[in-house]
Amino acid sequence: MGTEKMNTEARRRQIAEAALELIARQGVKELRVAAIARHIGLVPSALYRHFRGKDAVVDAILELLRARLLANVAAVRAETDDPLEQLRRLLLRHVELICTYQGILRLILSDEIAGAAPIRRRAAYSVLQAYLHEVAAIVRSGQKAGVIRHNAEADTVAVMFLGLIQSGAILWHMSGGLFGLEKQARSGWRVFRESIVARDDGARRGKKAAGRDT
Amino acid sequence: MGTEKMNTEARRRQIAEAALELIARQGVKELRVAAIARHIGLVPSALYRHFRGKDAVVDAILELLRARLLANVAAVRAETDDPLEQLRRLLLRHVELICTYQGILRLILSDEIAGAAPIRRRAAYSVLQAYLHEVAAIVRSGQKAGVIRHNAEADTVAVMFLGLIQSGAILWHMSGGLFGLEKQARSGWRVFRESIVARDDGARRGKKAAGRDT
DNA sequence: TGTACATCAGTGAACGCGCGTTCACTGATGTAC
DNA sequence: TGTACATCAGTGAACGCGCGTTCACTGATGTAC
Repeated sequence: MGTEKMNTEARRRQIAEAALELIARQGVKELRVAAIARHIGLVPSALYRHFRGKDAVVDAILELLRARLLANVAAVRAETDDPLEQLRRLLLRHVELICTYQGILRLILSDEIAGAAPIRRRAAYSVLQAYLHEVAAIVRSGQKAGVIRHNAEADTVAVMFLGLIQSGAILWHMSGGLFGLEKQARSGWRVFRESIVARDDGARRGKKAAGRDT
Repeated sequence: MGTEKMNTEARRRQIAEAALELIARQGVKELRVAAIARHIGLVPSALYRHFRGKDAVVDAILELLRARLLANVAAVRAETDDPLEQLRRLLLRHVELICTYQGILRLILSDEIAGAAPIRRRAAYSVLQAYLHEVAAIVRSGQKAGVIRHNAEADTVAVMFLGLIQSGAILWHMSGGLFGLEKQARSGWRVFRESIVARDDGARRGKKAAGRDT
């Protein structure tokens, strides 16, 4: 109807963002090409002028997600130099991201991605890996600075870090917001911190205790 | 055809188990009433003799899952009396469960459950909560026995425990089995253990350090 | 112990809905001369 | 600067597929007399 034309590049961005917002507000189930199109005042078929198909839109969402995750890392790096504090802030930002875009976790595990062709899964995997890589880098910088234990393997810690809110996020999601995600994040952080912080105020016990039950 | 009759109770169990196995082997996408029925030599419509619809089958799967999770708890309790060792073994069993029934995690976050009516989500939530409740009980018994720190809140620790493999499981899933889940579980456990173990071999530092950044 | 009837699991055809995708078109925008 | 043509975003109708579900039926199993 009265929809004015836009060049493809601008539309692509607009469509991807609309799709992400749709997921955020309504969940994966509502991610239909008809819904996406309607959301920006287009007719479903118009979407095919800019994307090969629904799959391509999902790819665009993944890229948006990658950008958001890495932006969080960049932000906490700018805010403080203390690696432990960087991790703590990143955790809170991550929780906020998950709360805002509830459904993102579901998208990643949905048929659109996890149940799709290997190429698609690889794309999602690479996004997660890029994020983990940055987290691990923070951990390593903490080890270098002597505030994080050396015997806590950085990659392992990064995955744990991710898991710290992931299970909470799922519970939060299932409970319909009842489960106190932010509280879990805060108290989880305290416990987590304890597991990686360097104990320079005592004997070098960390190493011995950690190797005890391999 | 030559399919012999069975009473409903037996069929119900058979159908639920077939559905679970289907998810295990092929993922949520393959969870179609046609596929389930074919898997046990029935015609799709026959399934409606025993279940009100597909939703009811999903409910049955959830119950099966609850049983498997609680069975793991019971098993580790029988194997050892040491709470820390119980947790470690439970973790390994959990990893095994997830590897065997890959797709269970996806089922929980799929449209069939997470995207469904609140009643359905509550059912899944209650399964997870029951499991978490048992894990927290183990943690508390560890605190009572003095092998787990008292200032690590049991419920928080339980959620962390769940998250310890959950993020790993997702990575494992996305990478198509490439990501070393069991290795992650083992090294993750070492770090996690460090965060909850009571430090009776030094001063009572744990309390002070943990409260530092609330 | 045999006959008659009710119950109930299994069948197969068909329906219907949701949804992604296609296609011939229209009308606006930008460009060459 | 105006005209003619190519390009391209947006339209709406229609298609087609997958899949859950319904329904009238058949034939076996179990039970009452």
